Amino acid sequence: MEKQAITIYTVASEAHVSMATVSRVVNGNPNVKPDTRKKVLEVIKRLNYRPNAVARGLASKKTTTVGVVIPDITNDYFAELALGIDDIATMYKYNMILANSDADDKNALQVVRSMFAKQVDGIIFMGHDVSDDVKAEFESSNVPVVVAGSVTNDDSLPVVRIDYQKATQEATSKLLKNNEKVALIIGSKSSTINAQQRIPGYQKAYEDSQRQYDHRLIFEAHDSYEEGYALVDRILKTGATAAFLSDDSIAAGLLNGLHDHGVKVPEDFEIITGNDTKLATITRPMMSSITQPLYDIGAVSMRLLTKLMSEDQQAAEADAEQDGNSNVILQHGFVERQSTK
Amino acid sequence: MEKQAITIYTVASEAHVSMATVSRVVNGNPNVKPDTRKKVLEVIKRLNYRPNAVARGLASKKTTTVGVVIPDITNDYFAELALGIDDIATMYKYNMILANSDADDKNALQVVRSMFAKQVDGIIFMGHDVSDDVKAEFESSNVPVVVAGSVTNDDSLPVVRIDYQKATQEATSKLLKNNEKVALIIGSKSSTINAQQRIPGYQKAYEDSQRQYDHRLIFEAHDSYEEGYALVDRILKTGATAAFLSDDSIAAGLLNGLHDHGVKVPEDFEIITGNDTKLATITRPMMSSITQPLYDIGAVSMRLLTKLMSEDQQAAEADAEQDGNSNVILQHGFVERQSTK
DNA sequence: CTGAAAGCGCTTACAG
DNA sequence: CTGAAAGCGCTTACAG
Repeated sequence: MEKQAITIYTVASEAHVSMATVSRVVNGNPNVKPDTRKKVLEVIKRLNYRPNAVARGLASKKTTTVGVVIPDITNDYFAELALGIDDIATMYKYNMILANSDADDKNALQVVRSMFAKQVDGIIFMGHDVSDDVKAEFESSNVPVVVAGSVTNDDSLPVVRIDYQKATQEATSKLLKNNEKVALIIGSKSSTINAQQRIPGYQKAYEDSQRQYDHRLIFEAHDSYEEGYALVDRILKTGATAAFLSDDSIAAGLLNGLHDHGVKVPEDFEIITGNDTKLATITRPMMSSITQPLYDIGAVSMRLLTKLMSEDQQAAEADAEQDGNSNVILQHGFVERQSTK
Repeated sequence: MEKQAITIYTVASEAHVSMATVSRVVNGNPNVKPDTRKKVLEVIKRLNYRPNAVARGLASKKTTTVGVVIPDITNDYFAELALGIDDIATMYKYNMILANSDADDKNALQVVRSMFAKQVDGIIFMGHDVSDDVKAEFESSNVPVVVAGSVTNDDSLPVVRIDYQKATQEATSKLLKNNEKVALIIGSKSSTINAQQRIPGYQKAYEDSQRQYDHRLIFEAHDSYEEGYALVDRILKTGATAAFLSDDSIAAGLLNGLHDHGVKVPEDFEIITGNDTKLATITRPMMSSITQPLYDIGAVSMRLLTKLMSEDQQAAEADAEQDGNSNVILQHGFVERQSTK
């Protein structure tokens, strides 16, 4: 017994109106006589008619679906952003196609391609830097893309983020007060966010304190607890007595690793972490941290995207798009907890 | 300058074949002469033709998209499951529409409705219990649904999970060895997973040890660190000296709360947590835990769903569907760490 | 192995 | 305020 799908055609004939009229009431078009509307609404209700979004998407060229590429859904930082994105998306009646890129360029490309194939109306890109292939995909499409919570090598893309340079500078400066050698622990040194923001911020802090920074104090690590934990020996060997870490998982790993090596935090080693996810308060000692409006970064990104998507619709060919500065920099802060003196 | 979309029609005319033939080569249909295939493939490449998945979805009634409802994307437990789901989905060329339900029935209903409107081929439902409305949605659709990582009040739904009753029983029994009063901390007492699995398991453990359980030792809490932290006083007041908690965030909260109240874990209070997410190893002391194959629960759910989706296609009306037992129970275990003696 | 044609379920000008 | 008709970009029998 195949359930016979009831379509706009069924409704139209039951209500003795045209499909166009049914379409109008479904879409809230005001140009419908109240009586007609009422009649149609009744039939819709009686038949429990549900518009087919796929058909609508094909006809209207709008899918009310956005693509969200996330490096790792199990990383609290990105998960918080995703929560903000989802809330706003839902508010605007958008669905989100979420796909993990594993921070891998090959995956990211596949993911983006498949999102375009599905005709998403926009994309939120979380991740550091974009491969040439992905950049090409973005450029050859008319679909707006916004970068959330990072800064990439593609500066034609609008981005919502904090001032990573300043944040890094501030954290490093704080640490420099009580310590001669402050380590910086980040992802890839060559990624844009690190090369152009965090490392310069780190250097500036050294300059501010009239000291020369030592590049050997800059460590690369993937965003995982284990890598942080494994870093202990190498960091200690440099004589560093403090560290700023861009990722909370790594920071938690380092913190616990230090403890297990008998190094006391903050007495013998100070730590400031970068994202203030819940991890920061779960560790003992709790970690002092740069604070970020994580949820808001996601929410603002999605809001910006909705704006771009509707402009896209109107402006269409008005390629004026002086896309000068659709970038938005949110405020960050600092919270002192137990991992600093 | 609207970019002129290039469609299957463009390819067909450039290659001097019919759209049907282009469709065949795109879909890997073997009934195409090698020469023809080659010619078409060349044109596709030259034009950089990308099939429109929306049109395909409308015509074929398959969207290669699945809906995933998740109570809270920022909860490590669900995020780990989602990772497994996404990996397998990607492997099978499915995209996933991910939506947070906030563990709220109203939201879940909206979310599910909008997934059906988007014509998803299947749904993975994470969450405890399903409202009547949602159940009705599920039943009135032909779309297969699988429940991942819980057990719900709708036992017509296939589910992938562990044996929560046994796990709870084992954990409680362990704790009962050194403690007279062992608390059980769960979500809602009336949810199916708790009423039919965890509470009975808890009681059995008491029976096994020839003791009478005290229902006042069963606490309800939402899955958050803060609630766990706030629970300390109430739990201590009962005289309990140990607890099994179903959620790691709550457990971490309790653990830290205990510490801040000067109660030593495990010396004065033993803790076993339920999900073995990364939190369990980040806290100090690290938490002993029931272990679960989190990623696999997600992966197996998705695999099961793909199976159901293709059966659905074939069986179609063969409603035989003795849906006897598509349930799959994965193995759990236990890992001793530092929160137990 | 290949093509012509209908159809998927909507929306969108266009007329009136 | 309403309807007839074309069209969105594919797939799917059906014929041959």
